[in-house]
Amino acid sequence: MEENKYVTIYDIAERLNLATSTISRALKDHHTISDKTIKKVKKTAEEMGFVPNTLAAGLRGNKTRTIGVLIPTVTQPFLSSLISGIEIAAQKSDYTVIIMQSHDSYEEEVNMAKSLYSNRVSGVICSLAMETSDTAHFHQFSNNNIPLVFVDRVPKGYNTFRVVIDNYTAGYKATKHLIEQGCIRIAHFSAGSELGNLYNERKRGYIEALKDHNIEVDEELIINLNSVTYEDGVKGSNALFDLKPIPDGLFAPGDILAVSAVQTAKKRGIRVPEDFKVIGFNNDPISQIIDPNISTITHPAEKMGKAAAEIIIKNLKSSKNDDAKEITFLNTEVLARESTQK
Amino acid sequence: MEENKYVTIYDIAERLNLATSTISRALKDHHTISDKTIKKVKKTAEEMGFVPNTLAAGLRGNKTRTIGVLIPTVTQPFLSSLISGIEIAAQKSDYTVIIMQSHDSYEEEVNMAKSLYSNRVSGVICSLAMETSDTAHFHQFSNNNIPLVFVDRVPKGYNTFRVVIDNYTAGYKATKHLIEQGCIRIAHFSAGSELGNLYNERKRGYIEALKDHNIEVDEELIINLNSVTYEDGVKGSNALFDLKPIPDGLFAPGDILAVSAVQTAKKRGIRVPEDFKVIGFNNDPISQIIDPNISTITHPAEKMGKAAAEIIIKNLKSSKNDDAKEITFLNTEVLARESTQK
DNA sequence: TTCCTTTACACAATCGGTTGCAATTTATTT
DNA sequence: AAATAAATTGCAACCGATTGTGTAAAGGAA
Repeated sequence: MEENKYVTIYDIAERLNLATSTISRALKDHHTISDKTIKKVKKTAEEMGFVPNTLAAGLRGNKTRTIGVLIPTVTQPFLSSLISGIEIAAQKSDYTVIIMQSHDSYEEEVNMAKSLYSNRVSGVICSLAMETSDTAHFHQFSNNNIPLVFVDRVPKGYNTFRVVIDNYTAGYKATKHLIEQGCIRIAHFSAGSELGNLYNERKRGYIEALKDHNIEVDEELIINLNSVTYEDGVKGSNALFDLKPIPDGLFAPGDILAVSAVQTAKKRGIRVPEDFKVIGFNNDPISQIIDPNISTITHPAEKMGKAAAEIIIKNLKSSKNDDAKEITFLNTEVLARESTQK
Repeated sequence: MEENKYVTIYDIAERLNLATSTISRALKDHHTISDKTIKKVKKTAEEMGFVPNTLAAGLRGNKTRTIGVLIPTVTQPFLSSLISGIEIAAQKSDYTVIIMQSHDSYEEEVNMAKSLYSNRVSGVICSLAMETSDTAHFHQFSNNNIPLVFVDRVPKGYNTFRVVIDNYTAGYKATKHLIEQGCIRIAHFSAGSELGNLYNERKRGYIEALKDHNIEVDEELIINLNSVTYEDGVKGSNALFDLKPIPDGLFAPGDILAVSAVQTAKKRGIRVPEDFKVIGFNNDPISQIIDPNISTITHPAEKMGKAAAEIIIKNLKSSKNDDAKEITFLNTEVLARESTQK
């Protein structure tokens, strides 16, 4: 009960009159150690409350079995699901996950990248901060052969692994769904362009879908938001509902925005989906709770996390440094719910 | 661009013809090193792209400036806000945060505690897993003088730091609010008792408030849920609405439960708040978005995180091992919104 | 019995900062 | 100028696990 000191393999070695090398090998079932010794060592280690010092092992071997995750925030449902997926894959292969939040700040992202590097993580999974517009701070990983996987919000023109959805196609599908439900005057919220230009892609899909269905693109119906928050969503929605006539559909590239549109519509006496149909993006929990619940595009967050972690683990195993970093595309689907019902 | 090797203080020392000890000290502005040397060393370090190896420093000094956070999940709004608070405080004092999720599993909690210990974290902040009913796996921290702070869901009868709200008082306040709004037949959702018995406390507050206002406690109105999920909330709500007469108020010890009650009520044609008033707990984002928006009890998540981290940092600084571990109580308030309007 | 192959374990260097103490240089005092 | 104090910097051990290499003992074949 009153130990107050870390137990090391030296302590075990002394107790058993063995060399530390034997202890170390015995603990990991090395084939040159006899079963009898292995059993004895493990038992003693257990008794003495031995817990290996990860730092020492990491320092010596220069590998920590740790995956660093650098994301804007853990509070977004999409990102917490992403983490969940990463953890599942990591745990399976006995990796530890360490999470850092950039809070969408470039400066913090730079610092945390350095911190991860300083901690000698074995691999890095990152979704870029909104502010980030250059990726120099990631070169330290690439240069040192540390697998780097970008997820969701990925940089352009940087040869690393990427796990993404096809935002263009997803935007296309969402818009097409609205058209199929009878909309002909479809609005869209777009968001400031940044390095990981997923909103631009969704917008591109929206425009293409309109064109393919012979609907003229009306710039008036494309509202550029400063951020994808509820507040800005309300502003955008009010702008839409001030138009005459109001649009009969909206593709919001985020569920929070879709929610804000639904609520604003309600407040102004506009019926959803009768007068105004809405489709969101992400399949956030809230989209199924709100009334009417909201059609959306699935965003396979957990799968993406799993895929990203697996890429890292795979690359760590076979340390072949093949220079072609693949891009993994995951599928999205339309989830038709009440908010787009005919 | 093509380095492919970690730069160490040895490399800097060689380049400048100085001893590694001088480099090490210069980099942290040790007073025995001249300003000239410090400047020179820092400049060279920068040029060479030196990043200190945290593992080596941690191994030698047996302190890592890392706070381990062990919580059920990052997806709950309360917990992600908690993390946010921890990070703010940690960053201020230049600590790194590493987050692990127990997913409310006892087994995982035990493993991750070991992992944190193995990583030689400087301190630990923990909110217990639902399943956890003994705390032996935390003794390794207490025994080795590693500050341990429990937050929100804390164990009983274990002398460690604790940061909590007064769940009893909060439950009392919530119930009292319903009474003041005219309710006389007030239901309550309670949840399985576990080690960190916050639901029991809230229930105790509920009962006391009723008694103090001369309302008889009706066991029929206290529904014991298996979990605090939306699904179980729906089940509980239906059970309530099957009663004759239905209750006129509900104190749900979680906003998700409150939301489920509101939705279920709507579906059954019961008007909120006219026929049925609801107050939740936590002030989750969803509580303000749902229609009608839901009265709730604030849960100062970020403050709690900040307080917890500060306790650790303070204790690490002054390594006085005072045996009395204080309990920090943070305040809660009723947030009256539409769902409890008269 | 002798030689060779396994089997089982020990030795010691290593990873990269940190730090107590010694050593050297420079500044100050008498 | 000599002596003492102060300012700098170097030396080397240390943290704890890992691993290539060396060695002794045990088993088998000739």
